[in-house]
Amino acid sequence: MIVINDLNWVMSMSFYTADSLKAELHERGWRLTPQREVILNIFQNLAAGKHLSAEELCELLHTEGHDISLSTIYRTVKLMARMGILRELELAEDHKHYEINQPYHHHHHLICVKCNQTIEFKNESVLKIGDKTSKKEGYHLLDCQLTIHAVCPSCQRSIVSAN
Amino acid sequence: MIVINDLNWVMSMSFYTADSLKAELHERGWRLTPQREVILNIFQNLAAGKHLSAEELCELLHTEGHDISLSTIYRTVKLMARMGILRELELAEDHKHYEINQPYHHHHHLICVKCNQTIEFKNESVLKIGDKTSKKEGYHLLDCQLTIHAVCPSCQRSIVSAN
DNA sequence: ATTTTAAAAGAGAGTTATTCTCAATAAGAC
DNA sequence: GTCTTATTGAGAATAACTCTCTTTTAAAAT
Ligand SMILES: [Zn+2]
Ligand SMILES: [Zn+2]
Ligand SMILES: [Zn+2]
Ligand SMILES: [Zn+2]
Repeated sequence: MIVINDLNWVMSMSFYTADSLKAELHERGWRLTPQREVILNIFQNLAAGKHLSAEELCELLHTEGHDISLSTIYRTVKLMARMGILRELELAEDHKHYEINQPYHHHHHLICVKCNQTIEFKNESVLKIGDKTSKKEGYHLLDCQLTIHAVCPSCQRSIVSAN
Repeated sequence: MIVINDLNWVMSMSFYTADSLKAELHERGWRLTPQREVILNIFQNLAAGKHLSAEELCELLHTEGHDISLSTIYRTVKLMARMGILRELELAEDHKHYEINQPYHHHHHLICVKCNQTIEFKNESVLKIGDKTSKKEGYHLLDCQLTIHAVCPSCQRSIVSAN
């Protein structure tokens, strides 16, 4: 496990195996299914900084020979986000993206509000703020994201209509 | 104008009047309409920390005697968000909220992923990180939001089904 | 192993926030 | 006042996501 600073949130973000996933699911009276295991594996093996929408995940699963229904995909990513295994990202588009929630991959997003081009960046102090704030309120921290809305250099030059 | 630290982003976040809005619109070849002026006024006069969805804004406008169509409302808040006048918030529900984008009101959100209860908090260093990051990439900063996803104390006690 | 039970998957219908289309209107330039 | 074209309003269209219900199956009980 990778430890950054002294945040015990980071300590709890372990690398998930089928067994540890199973244990966490059972803790809540839920079950480990082949679908959940496959989806977890996809996210574990995704390149750093890569995120998937539900549709993209469905296609990727299909190319790897796993036919998991869209219903199950939507349910599973939502479930894993609520467990703190995945991060649910709002990248200023009309749909959500998901990525694994682990210290090594933890980063933030700078988004152009006009063309949606996204740049990822790391910042350690964001973690500290999130940890301190949630602790203070008695919340159990799952994820914290700094999202910067801005206009990229090329969009600063272009003028488009208001509609 | 309120100045926090030495961020020139904050310097550019002025209090909008009908005239300054008109000037910024004209700069881009757009027009100041009564609808846009009324909507700006609503957000200027909103209590600190209050945010509105498109539907809520529509109702509020109606009670004040302004019948502005939902189409125009959606277009206007999106426009003002892209201009940096409003902040577009994703509060983990199925719709967006908007609030004025001014230093005095600037804050962040701690959201329970289970019940969506939201706590607002302020943090000055987030502004600095957003300013530094966007500057470095040549982006023109509009807004930066720290969103913390967590489980609130009461939801930590309840166990619900996965579906 | 076999049975039992309820969680989960799959299929497809349903929901709804948001966007799109287009005719009518009006802001702003001259 | 006239002209140009951005904007409005009404409603249709879109599409991400959720819900419903039947079937399947994980995993506990026997
Ligand atoms: Zn990312
Ligand atoms: Zn851009
Ligand atoms: Zn707020
Ligand atoms: Zn809660």
